[in-house]
Amino acid sequence: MPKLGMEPIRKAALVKATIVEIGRVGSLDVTVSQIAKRAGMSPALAHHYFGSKEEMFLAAMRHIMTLYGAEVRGALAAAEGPEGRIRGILRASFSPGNFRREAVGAWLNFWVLAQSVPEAKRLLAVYQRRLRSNLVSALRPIAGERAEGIADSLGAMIDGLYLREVLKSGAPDGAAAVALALRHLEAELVRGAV
Amino acid sequence: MPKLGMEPIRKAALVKATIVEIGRVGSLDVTVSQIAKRAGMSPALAHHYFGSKEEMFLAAMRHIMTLYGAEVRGALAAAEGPEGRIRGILRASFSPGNFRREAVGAWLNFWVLAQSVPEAKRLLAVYQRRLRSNLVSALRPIAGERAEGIADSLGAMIDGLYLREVLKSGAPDGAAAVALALRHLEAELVRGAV
DNA sequence: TTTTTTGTTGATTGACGAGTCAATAAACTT
DNA sequence: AAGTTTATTGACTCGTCAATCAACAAAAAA
Repeated sequence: MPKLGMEPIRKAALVKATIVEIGRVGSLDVTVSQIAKRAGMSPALAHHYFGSKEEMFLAAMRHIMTLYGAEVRGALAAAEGPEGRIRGILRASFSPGNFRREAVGAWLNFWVLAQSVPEAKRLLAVYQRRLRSNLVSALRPIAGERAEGIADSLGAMIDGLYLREVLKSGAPDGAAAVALALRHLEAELVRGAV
Repeated sequence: MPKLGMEPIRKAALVKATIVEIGRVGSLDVTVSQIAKRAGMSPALAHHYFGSKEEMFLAAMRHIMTLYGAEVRGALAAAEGPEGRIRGILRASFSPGNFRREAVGAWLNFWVLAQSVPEAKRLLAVYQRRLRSNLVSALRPIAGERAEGIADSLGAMIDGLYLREVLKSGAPDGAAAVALALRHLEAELVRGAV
């Protein structure tokens, strides 16, 4: 049976299964068995490839952040002008791929993980820095020295909207979230122009 | 040894210890033993009074929300005019009592708890509704029909600022958080006046 | 004073779960 | 063909932990 080159396939399956299970259970209290089962293999194999449950969690976190990062990069590349770039970041943040129950639930739990696992904290900090720097550089041309402050409030708002999504029942509404964030941005810009 | 009327004392001690331990560990992975030890009693006694760990968590959550609610009510009673009331709500939200590491860490974990424990979800929903209704009624006189939208974005921002506080190292800075939220509010109001 | 209620804990149960290990098998190398 | 590497799992170890129980102590009630 053993086909060679299974490692990347298995790892990918485990990462995906980890995210799904965390989203389904709603916490990090998922067993390696559950994850392995969903990924279609034995728990022992999961340990074989990742060494520990914590490593699986971190790999899942990296995966989600990689997806998000790629989407943001794509949006930035396609955007025209500073405002277009901000709109791109926001749309990417609340795109169907990122702003779905599973992923949002996973984010929330990664936040918790970051409180006790330094590597998780580091990863989250990287994400925050990147988001901030993207926002600041897009805001600079239209908001000048107020760019930093606006980036901070926009960033907090994005996180807050994610948080609230977790509690809501019903399908996620990315468009509404983008609209709210954009309205906030517009308000800040108008204020600055006064 | 048995002094009568211990129940409320023991329960209060356990609730406090639960919050401290959750904050310290940074997750809901605290054992009843840890909590009981910090509260100065045996694990068995903790079970005796609360029946289960989940009940302890819920009691801790209710406690934090009660404290927060009381502070908001106090601020509202003392506030003058609509803007004063909003400022009061914000100041209460980021007051040293509520906006401290322990409490913020506990909030984050309650959010996670809400994903799997219906009663926790209910409690959190109550909090959100109350916050929203407080904000809307304070905003109505100065923002008219835009009150709801502004309340939503302000609410998301408050939650987002809490979330970010968790990651930050260093002492919490409630004043900065209030300032950010107020700036946002002001921006929205100015925009409305245009 | 007997009985009941309240407080309290050490010891135990029973379940569960992370991680290990030994064994099997198929491919690939030499 | 012999040896090595990769894939895979069932069975097991070891630890932990929520919850229960039996027992003891002291106050209150009868």
